[in-house]
Amino acid sequence: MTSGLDRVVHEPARLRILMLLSAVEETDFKFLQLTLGLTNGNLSSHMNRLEQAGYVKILKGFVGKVTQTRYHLTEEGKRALSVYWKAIDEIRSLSPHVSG
Amino acid sequence: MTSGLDRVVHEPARLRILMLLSAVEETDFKFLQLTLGLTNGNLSSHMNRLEQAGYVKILKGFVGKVTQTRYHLTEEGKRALSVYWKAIDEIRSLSPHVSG
DNA sequence: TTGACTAAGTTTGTAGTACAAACTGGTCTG
DNA sequence: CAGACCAGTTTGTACTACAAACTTAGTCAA
Repeated sequence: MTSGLDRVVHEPARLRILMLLSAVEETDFKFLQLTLGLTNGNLSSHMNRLEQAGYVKILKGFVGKVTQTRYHLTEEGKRALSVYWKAIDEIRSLSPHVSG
Repeated sequence: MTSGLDRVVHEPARLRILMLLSAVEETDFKFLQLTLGLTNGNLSSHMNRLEQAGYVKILKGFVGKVTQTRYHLTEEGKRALSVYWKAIDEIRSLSPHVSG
């Protein structure tokens, strides 16, 4: 009856973040920002949301003397992605025609 | 750089509405409501949004003496769906691993 | 006919949220 | 030290999905 789409994952910026993370397993703030073209503030809040959901682990450290924040996709995050794509496929199959 | 996901289409309720419409071409308020399990108000505003976007045509008429509202997917709506699924595929291909 | 009830939507109010602008805490340069 | 620059965070706002309340019209009962 309902869509079954996890809103945390469904948000376009976060979906792209998660897909990138699922490809590289771990990365840092700057890479995500440049790759996805998000503003600092926007990216920061999305990452917090993902952490709260348990989909991402935030790792704060240093490169030399400069702080660096790294992100790691959790198992729960991987599962959430997998579930998400299944839900998308289900919706997509509502119509045999479109899809191209 | 950006996600390329049309927000009008991306909203889960509307995505399901559009997919249903793309399967049946035309339908009425009650059918959509029962099939998708949305409240009157919610469905009504989604349909207005879809009309404003030009994706759906709203046709008001009667069945006997009772008003009935029918909805018709426009060509523009079909195109929007097609574009949407392409954008989804692009995001999905960001990671070769997941997707299952 | 008048009042209660139902049908088919629409309008309104609110809670939640994506986003960018402004800020913070630190380093580096002259 | 002053000021520029990094790497991110916090704050304010404009938008919007949703359900509750309302509207408009028909049907039945007495």
